[in-house]
Formats: sequence, C-alpha cells, structure tokens
Amino acid sequence: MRVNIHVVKTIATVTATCPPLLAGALDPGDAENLARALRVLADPARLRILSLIQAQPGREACVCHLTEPLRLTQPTVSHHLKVLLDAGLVEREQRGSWAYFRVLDEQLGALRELLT
Amino acid sequence: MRVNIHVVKTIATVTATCPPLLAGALDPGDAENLARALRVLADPARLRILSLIQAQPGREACVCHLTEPLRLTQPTVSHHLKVLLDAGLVEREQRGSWAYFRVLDEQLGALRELLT
DNA sequence: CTTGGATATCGATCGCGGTCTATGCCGCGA
DNA sequence: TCGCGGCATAGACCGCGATCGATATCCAAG
Repeated sequence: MRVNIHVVKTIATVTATCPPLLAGALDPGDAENLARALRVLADPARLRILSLIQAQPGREACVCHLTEPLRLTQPTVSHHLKVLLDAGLVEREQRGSWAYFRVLDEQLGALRELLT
Repeated sequence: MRVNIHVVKTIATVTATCPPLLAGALDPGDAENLARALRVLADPARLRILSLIQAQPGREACVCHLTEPLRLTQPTVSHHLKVLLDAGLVEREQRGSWAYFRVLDEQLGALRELLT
C-alpha cells in the first residue's frame, strides 16, 4: 500500500514563522527550527553539491554527475540530496532512469534574510 | 609562562577568501571553511544567545544574564560564548568581575552575503 | 592575605549525523 | 522476460560536539 508522506520543508517552515535573528529574543522553538535549517547548510559536502549543481550547464545535475567531483560514494550523495530535498533547498525531477536536481534559490534567499 | 595565542576568527577568514555559494563550484577548502562558519550558527543555544544579547538594554550581556533564560549551566554558556568569540560573531569586554559580550553584526552580515 | 562571586577550563558522557557496504527498487533496452 | 544501470534505503560504524559536574582562575572588597 502507498501512503502520501507529507515531507516538512524545513526552510519554508522556519521562514514562515521565525523572526529575524537579531530582531528580539528568539523563543526556544524558533531557535530550534532555525538551527535545524542552518544545520542543513553547515556541511561541506552539501555546500559543494549546491554549488556544483549551479555550476552545471542547465543548472541541474543528477547523482552520477556529483559523486566523482565530491569523491563520495553514491549512497552518501543520495543521502545529502535527500537532506537538501527535505529542507526545500533543491527540487527533484525524474527523467527516465535519472533523477535531476535543481537549486531553489528563493529558499536560500529566505533563509538568508533570517540572519539579520 | 604566558604565550600569545592567535585565535583564528572563523567568519572573517571565510568571508575574505570564499566566493558566494552559488557563484560557481566551491573548492573543497572553501566549502570546509564556510561549513565551519555556518556550524557556529547552527545551534539553538548560540542563536538564542545572539538574540538575547541584542534584546538586552545596551545590547550587551554578561554570562550571568544568559544562564537563566537559556536554562543552561554557566560552563555551557561560557563554552558557547567562546565559540561565538572565536568565530568573531561577538566581542568581549571585561569590566570588573564581569565579562560583557556584544554582537558584531557586520560579521553576521558578511556571512549572510556568502549565501548567494 | 583571605574570602566570595563571576567566569574559564577540564574531563567525561552521550546522542547525533556523515560515511560506508550491502541490498532493494525502478525503468530501459535486448 | 531478463539483465543492467541509476538511484534509494537499511544497517553499522565512528568521530564530533553539546552538555554537565568539578575545579581552576581572576577580580574586588574587606
């Protein structure tokens, strides 16, 4: 049986409810959510994945384009892409056997606005 | 014997050498440095510390002002403040027995610019 | 100098997450 | 239908860092 799993988009959630960092005392819940969102970016492999996708012609990449420059195994790259996907920082499009990923820059911009 | 320890300011270092995230493929070293800088912010306690300091009258706070709202012990708060200090996100001023901390918003702004 | 309070440091614990290998799943072509 | 290639998932391992109690350090007052 197939169930629809509603994946919480970390970034979208926090940008919708969390005030800017220095605009006043953050309550514990907002701090936790913002920290969770920042933790997605606070990894060298994921930062490189975002920049590598964006540097690709067409600004999209599938997993097999990333494993070699990252020098990481395919499962590890898939893991990072899932983290980025759940956060809402990339989108995924299946084309045949390949899964193409694109960066959602608006989400990155929204997150950036919270560091104010 | 006393030695002068030169503490590397994480944020200042990365903003001086690292290109914006989506401006092209990040090399591994830059990715590592940027991730290190983001990891400083990717913690709910440190986010709350920054916002609590800023919410204080005079935009400064000493350790004893932070332990209670954070519900963390004094050593833990001191630890987080040291991380923020080493990163260059806060400055420290000793006044009598008390150590007052202030947020360096320029550093936060510089880091924010890298998420582009 | 001694005491007391504020802060820093030390050492230990423990949970989280990045990485791997092994394996499952899916779509395509022969 | 079978095999293969691309990707996802499961499970295990391991290091890092958040937190704490204990203790050291520093400063002011008496």
